Amino acid sequence: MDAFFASVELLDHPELRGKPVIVGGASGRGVVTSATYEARAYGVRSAMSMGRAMQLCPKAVILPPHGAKYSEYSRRVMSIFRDVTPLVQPLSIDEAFLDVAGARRLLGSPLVIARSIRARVLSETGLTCSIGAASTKFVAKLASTRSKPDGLLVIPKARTLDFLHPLPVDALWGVGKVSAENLHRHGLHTVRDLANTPPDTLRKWLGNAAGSHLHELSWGRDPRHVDTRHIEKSVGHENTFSHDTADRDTLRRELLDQSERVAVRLRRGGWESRTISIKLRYSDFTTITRARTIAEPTDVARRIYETTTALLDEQELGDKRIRLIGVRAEQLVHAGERDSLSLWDEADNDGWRDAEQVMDAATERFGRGAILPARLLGRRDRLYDTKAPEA
DNA sequence: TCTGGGGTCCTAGGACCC
DNA sequence: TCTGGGGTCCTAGGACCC
Repeated sequence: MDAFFASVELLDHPELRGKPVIVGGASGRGVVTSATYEARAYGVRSAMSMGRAMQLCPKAVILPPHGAKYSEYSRRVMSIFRDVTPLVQPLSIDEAFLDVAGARRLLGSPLVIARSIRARVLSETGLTCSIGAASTKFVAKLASTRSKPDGLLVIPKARTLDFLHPLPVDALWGVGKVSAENLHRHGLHTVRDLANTPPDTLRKWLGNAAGSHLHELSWGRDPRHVDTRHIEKSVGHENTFSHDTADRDTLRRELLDQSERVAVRLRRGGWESRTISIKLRYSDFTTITRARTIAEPTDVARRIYETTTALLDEQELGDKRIRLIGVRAEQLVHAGERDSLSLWDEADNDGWRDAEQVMDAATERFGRGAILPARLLGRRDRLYDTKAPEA
């Protein structure tokens, strides 16, 4: 979607169309979350502090964000995508990958499909979007970026390298400020430069994973498929204070509130969490995280709160003040997985003695041939702590 | 008017296990 | 005879994305 949040706001404020409009926190510590192209013409960018944005474009209209409204429009747009193909992978609230390989016979070429999606999105939501089409996900993503706003760009497979090689390195998905500066220092500026550098050298400069990955991308190779399954890894909530604080009661109150929000979202998703962490950002912007893995997964606010306050209490503040505090629940376990964890507890109660019997119980519970993450059956502490240690 | 809030992925060291 | 090789799990920090 083009300037998504700002575009949605314009639907409710048609009189602002054509003017520089910024969506973001208007208060002292707000940042820009979205800006119309009229505002971007002044240099306003996402994530910029509102102060800086106002310096660049003093006459911009600033609107507060309305998250629920954006989610609703997101849902409508994604549902249009799912009419085209079931192979939809939402990447964020306002963009998605569609695998249309199987839809070509029915719906036409990628160009035709893209045109019809853009027309439907516009007529059904009043919003414009941009589409890139290519033979790999990352080239499609780059193409959509290059076609913005309200554009469409198809990169035929045979033209992939012609498109890719002249681009600056930081156009690549995964190359941000730090990696770009790193590459510039070594004299690399374009994707072509990247392609002509041995992967070993890139690995040395950027780390193993990033080095290999970027070299592959520079030759247009990307094995990632459109993946419709989405597995949540963590759930968190954080908040920047309007004024830095060192008051532990204030910090604990915030942890309580955030723990409750996180717990509600865990329960809504049917998850429990094994690792709870807090995040602290000090006045000087240095940021630390502290985590604790608990004995039993939980979705209970009280447990999360106890863990986070313990972590906070272990932190020596000295004369430092806190700018931001946050709570995150990681190592999420689904209800079914939690059941399999409890197999071990039952094993104790029922006098089961060894792994074989637990496997039998698992088979009974989940069916023969069921595939479970190994860690769920691999609680070796229990295996060796049972009443018959030789087992 | 300095720098939000939601996330994912990678690295690296250390404890621990067989 | 200064001590292997295969792993997992946990913690902390940081780059990156929207």
